[in-house]
Amino acid sequence: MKNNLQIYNTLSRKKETFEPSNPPFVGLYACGPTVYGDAHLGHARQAITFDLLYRVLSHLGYKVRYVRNITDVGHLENDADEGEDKIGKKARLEQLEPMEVVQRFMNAYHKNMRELGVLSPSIEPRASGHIIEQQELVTKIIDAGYGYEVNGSVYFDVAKYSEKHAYGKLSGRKTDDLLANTRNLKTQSEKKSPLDFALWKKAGPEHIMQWPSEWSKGFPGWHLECSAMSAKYLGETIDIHGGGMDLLFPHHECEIAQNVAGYGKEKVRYWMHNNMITINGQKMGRSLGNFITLDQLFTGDHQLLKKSFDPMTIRFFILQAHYRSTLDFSNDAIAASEKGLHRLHNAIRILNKIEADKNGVVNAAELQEKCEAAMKDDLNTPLMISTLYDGVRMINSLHEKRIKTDVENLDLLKKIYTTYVYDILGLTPESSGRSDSAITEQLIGYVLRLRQAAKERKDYETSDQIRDTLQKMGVVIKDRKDGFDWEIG
RNA sequence: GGUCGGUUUGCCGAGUGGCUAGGCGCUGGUCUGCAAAACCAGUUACAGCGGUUCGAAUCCGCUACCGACCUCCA
Repeated sequence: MKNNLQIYNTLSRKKETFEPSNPPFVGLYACGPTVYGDAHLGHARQAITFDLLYRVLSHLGYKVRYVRNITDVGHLENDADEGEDKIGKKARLEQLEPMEVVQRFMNAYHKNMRELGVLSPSIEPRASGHIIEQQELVTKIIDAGYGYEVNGSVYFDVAKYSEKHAYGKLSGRKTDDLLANTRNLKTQSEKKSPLDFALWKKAGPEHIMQWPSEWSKGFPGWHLECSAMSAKYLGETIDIHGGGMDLLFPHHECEIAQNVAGYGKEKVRYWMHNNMITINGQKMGRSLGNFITLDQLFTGDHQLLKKSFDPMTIRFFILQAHYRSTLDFSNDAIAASEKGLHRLHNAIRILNKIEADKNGVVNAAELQEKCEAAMKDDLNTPLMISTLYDGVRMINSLHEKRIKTDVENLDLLKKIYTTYVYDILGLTPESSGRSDSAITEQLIGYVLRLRQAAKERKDYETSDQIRDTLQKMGVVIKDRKDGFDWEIG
């Protein structure tokens, strides 16, 4: 299968032609959220980026197994392997079971993803459900000589690993530099070196979530889950691994080390990283407290928001920038996307009303080629969208009969917009934004007031016509002495 | 401090050597009983300095500024 899909590989720092190891099958893994808070704009970008990739690969005919994990244990608060578990802390603060916290925010995450048109992954594994697999990997790493146990905790020996392997090759770091820049932790560390990271941590009494193991009652290190779960579901070497750029170091670097040490194989063939969303030029992040959650965007309930925005507007806003560029949030920028998206959808609506003419002149094939080329060039959605706007101008000109199209080109145009706007970009058609039933309610009330007015001026022809027409629609009118009532029966 | 990336027209944002990206805004126009909407057209910028080249936003060097990672973060 020759598709010429170019993707930027963080490992080589250049675009490469994508060739899966076992076509037509593709294994795709993307790091999902740690579910201890509401999803924000940054989570949306990560999810939409890899949703887009999933859709593109499927469009190109690949059979994709897309694994996106949920981190529900092992992700510590701060300072290398010394802090409190994020979810455990939230549970303690709110007096909930950790799994209640997980369930609540996982449900919220799923709801947000559905709203954004993000397809469900093929498999969505959770760290807490793969403790055995993670322990097995720890054992493998110890057996290979790259892990050591201290007081019931197990750490990865980065110095040992660096003798034969390049720790830091993904993020472009050298262990010497890392060592020179490591802060001296005040606390006495069990680790041989500050660069070493936890594979298994012995749980203190404050840790609610803990599991038995041959080393101690404890919990897995954060980096471990992605290594173990990706290997379980996608094999020891996977085609594409993605995530946010902020995970590059240390998370992905550690994943590589764990896999190479444990399985003796290179972990990932293509690494892909989406860039951050900024706000006032600064990264939007939980730790900086400058984030806007997706629910806040959808409701407008945030002091920085001038109005609410539809989920599809957010999706379009994100897709209007390339996934490897930073994207700056502002009310004006999203409002611009909102209007632009409306114009795009409007053109698609118009497209279905256009009639073909034998003497057509439009060239839809060129449009299609451009869209396909942009898509295959490292998912260049902004370029693809600009091409779709060239088509919008074409559609409007057809609508106003300034130019004509034959039936072949008309059909191709329809196919282009269905394929690229709906299937690939995942921008589902606009809804009115209000519930249909609310509008129906108001509409019937309005029509009946017109009928009432007709009756009052004794225009019974009109009033009877309205009554009969509504009755045929199933609306039963109940005239009363002082007005009217109705129901849909 | 180390590593990496960025600086594009009023705003957002593509673009790796010659050919107007695009969206929003703005200006003009078409349509319209009025208004709105819609549509069309115009709007030619690439941080600064130097270099390579017939030709640079695009390649090289220096300077300035901004950011990410180096501790949790999509």
